[in-house]
Amino acid sequence: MAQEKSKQVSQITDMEADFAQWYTDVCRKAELIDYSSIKGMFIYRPYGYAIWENIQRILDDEFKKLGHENVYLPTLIPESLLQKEKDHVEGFAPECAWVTMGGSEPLEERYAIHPTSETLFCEHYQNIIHSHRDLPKLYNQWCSVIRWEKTSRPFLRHREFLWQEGHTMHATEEEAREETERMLGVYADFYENVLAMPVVKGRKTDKEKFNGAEETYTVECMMHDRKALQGGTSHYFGDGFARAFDITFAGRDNQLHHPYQTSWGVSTRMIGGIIMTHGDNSGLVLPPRIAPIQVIIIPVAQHKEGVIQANEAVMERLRKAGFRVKMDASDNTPGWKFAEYEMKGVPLRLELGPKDMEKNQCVLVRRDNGEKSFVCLDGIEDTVARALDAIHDGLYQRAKGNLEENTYACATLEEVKEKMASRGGFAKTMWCGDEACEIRMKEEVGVTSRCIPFEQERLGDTCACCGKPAKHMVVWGVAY
RNA sequence: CCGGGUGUAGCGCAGUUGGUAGCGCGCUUGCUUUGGGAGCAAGAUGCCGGGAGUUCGAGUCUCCCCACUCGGACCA
Repeated sequence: MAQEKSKQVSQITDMEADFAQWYTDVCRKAELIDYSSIKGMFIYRPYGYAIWENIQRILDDEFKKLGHENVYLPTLIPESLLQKEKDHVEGFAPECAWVTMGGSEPLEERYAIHPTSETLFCEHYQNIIHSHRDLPKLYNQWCSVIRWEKTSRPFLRHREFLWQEGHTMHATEEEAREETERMLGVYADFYENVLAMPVVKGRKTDKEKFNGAEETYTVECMMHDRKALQGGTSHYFGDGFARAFDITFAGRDNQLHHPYQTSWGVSTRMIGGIIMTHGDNSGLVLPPRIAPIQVIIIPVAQHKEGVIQANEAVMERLRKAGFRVKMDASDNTPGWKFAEYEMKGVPLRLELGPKDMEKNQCVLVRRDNGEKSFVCLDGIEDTVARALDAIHDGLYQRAKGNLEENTYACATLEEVKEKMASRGGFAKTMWCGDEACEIRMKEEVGVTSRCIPFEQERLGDTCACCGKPAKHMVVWGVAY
């Protein structure tokens, strides 16, 4: 038994021994990703891409319910266009990949491969927005973007990654601010209800906000190693870009106005978050609502008369009920299959062999807690539905426990330093609002401000760093 | 970008003072098996990360690249 066990885990490094290596092992062994010949350019393998497709499908429906329309803009941005907004270009130009040749001819102006598309959307909006009747414009784009990162890791930091970017224009500041918060809420709900991940909603400090934005909002997640992952962002731009790009509309008052703008996005980085939130030493653990395979059916003693047919019948019933189901009737032994689909994080395993057939039952095993039960084949559709919901809830509760147990209030910088060194996680402190204190926190403790949470608590009256009167409570952590 | 480690069969690795490459798993075929990574037998698989150099001869020595990996810096 001990020998068998060691054989199972030998494929993946223990997360307690080396979390980073565990993560890399899972990405490769679960066949989510492969490397290409260019640093930071990853291949999304079918199983990894299928997770993204499920995320995409669900989020896209949510966006459309709220009136957003999908568009597709060019991949290349002329340098002159990128430069129209000063803060924006300062932030992004250093990490742009540039196209300088067209065929064999040098280009007169170099083109950036889009690292984000605010400028392209603005150029287009300038052409199509003329009247208050043209507003709001609620556009979204699914695409890949390129940012020339110095270091890269699967899902967490790619030079090319997949994302969606919503870009909206509104007649009033109020409407745009509402949109910014609404979309952050869409992300937060998605994390909780689909990915089974709790988030901390809040606003970024000026130091951490998006280049060119007036306000950046974020959902922050805590990984299993207690480091922070920014799960999604929503920006309020005011009319800054609109002024820079000379976008105007005639209002009801017959005067020219600049519209107010937002953008918001999530990326394939989410998949990294899923892995590091739910995974364990046997590999990936996928939340049921985005799992490419929700139920893996494993026939036992499949050479025996009628076993395959009985398994196929169950598969067909579950498919008809709307579940994503796969049966593995390959020549591998059942034990091999158990380990394989555990590594791939399939939420529910269904075993059906001759003994079960006699009793009109099957075996169900939950991936999240290993719980095994014998269940009657009558009503298997309902049983599976309940089990998948229970797994979702179980995963969420466990992740929430991790977040809550590792978030603590600190009164002083020294206390933050001490707690961070011993257990990591999120430290909550009061803050004066001064960037100098953020820099000090980074230099002396190694943490950055994750956000100013919407749910504020009054932990004290003074800044944990400098002792001056406090303006906000801030959450600090080490970020991916 | 800075520092440490690593690139040899699909995966994990060995390869001695430089002499032309091996092991385990996997893979293929056949038979036997099948409720936690099965057994036996017979097979197939290599531009030794890439490029220059030293040498009669380089997986091995020298230099330059590239990639992976772990830290750090930077970064949405």
